[in-house]
Amino acid sequence: MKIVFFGSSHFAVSSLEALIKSGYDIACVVTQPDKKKGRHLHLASTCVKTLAEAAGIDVFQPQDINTNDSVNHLKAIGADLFVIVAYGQILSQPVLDLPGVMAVNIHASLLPKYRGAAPINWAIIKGEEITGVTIMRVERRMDCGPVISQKEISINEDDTAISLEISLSRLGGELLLETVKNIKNVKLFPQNDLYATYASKLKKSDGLIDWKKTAIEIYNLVRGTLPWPGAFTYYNSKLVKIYIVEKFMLFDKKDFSCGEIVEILKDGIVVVAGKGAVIIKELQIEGKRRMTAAEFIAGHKVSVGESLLTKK
RNA sequence: CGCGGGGUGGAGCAGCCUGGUAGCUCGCAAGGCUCAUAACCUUGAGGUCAUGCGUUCAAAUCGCAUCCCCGCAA
Repeated sequence: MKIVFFGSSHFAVSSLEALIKSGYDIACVVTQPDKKKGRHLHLASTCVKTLAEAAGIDVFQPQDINTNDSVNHLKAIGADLFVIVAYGQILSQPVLDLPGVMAVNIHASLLPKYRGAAPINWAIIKGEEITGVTIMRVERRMDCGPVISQKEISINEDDTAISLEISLSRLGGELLLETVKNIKNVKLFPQNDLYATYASKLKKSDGLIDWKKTAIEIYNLVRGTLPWPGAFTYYNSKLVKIYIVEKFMLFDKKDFSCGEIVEILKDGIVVVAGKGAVIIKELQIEGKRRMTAAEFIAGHKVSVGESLLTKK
């Protein structure tokens, strides 16, 4: 069984690793081209590329996977199976028709729920208690192909999008091995579009905290938007990222407005939400490093009655 | 050469513009108060003000250069 692996982000690494460790014949790894990234826009390659090179596998990084040149390059490999995990480009039908058996995709949700680019983030933001990974046959419509296998996992109270991505990534790797084993005669279960929901790619603005929302919603937003864009608010005209909060539900807010600081603890700042309050435990002001609330309080003259705002 | 913020006792910050005694909150140590305490009061230790060069009678502060950290953007 000759496999071509398509992947770019961290989520793909575990799956590729699993395939390598199990001794599958990976003829080529396709990943996004190196891009200028980071503080001084230096060239950076994807983590998948790093792993592939370490394992001595050929790497293919087309700007556009659907051009004739790209298709011919893939065709020449003569693969039986395409495994696509968080690749970052949409494959056209000519590409999908190349593998002898089929093209499969690992998606980080229990399809048909949370189709789209950011299923892990949105599952947490929406307060889901269970999510999982799905392997399906790839079809032209995004994340709509028939399901081959699925595995559930519960979302813990203290999970963030980062920790959940790691868990799901591992789970995806396990499920991939089980699925690939008898990929030639699997059953396909069509998705029911009636139950489909969409998890669009996060925008910076998705991380903006609306203090009128409930403490639980804000708590979920903080956990779900990591590592990017992160939940943020504004204090003294500066952007403040909020990394860790605790829910603080028992709170009578009648005399306060949403976003108002009502109490300063030794190691936390209590802020009123639409329902309940949250305690900020770890934060970061623009230009400064991430710090605990205790550190922040020590150096900034935070006082009760000040407010966190939704804009500068 | 993408834009910007910053490096000041152990931590987080002020002071810099308008050079002239090293400041604040916390932590730490000792003592006191207290049934008691992470609370409160008193005292104390701890700093080449990132590095180098320059300007000046005098530089944390002004100028030039270097190193390091971080946010945004992507």
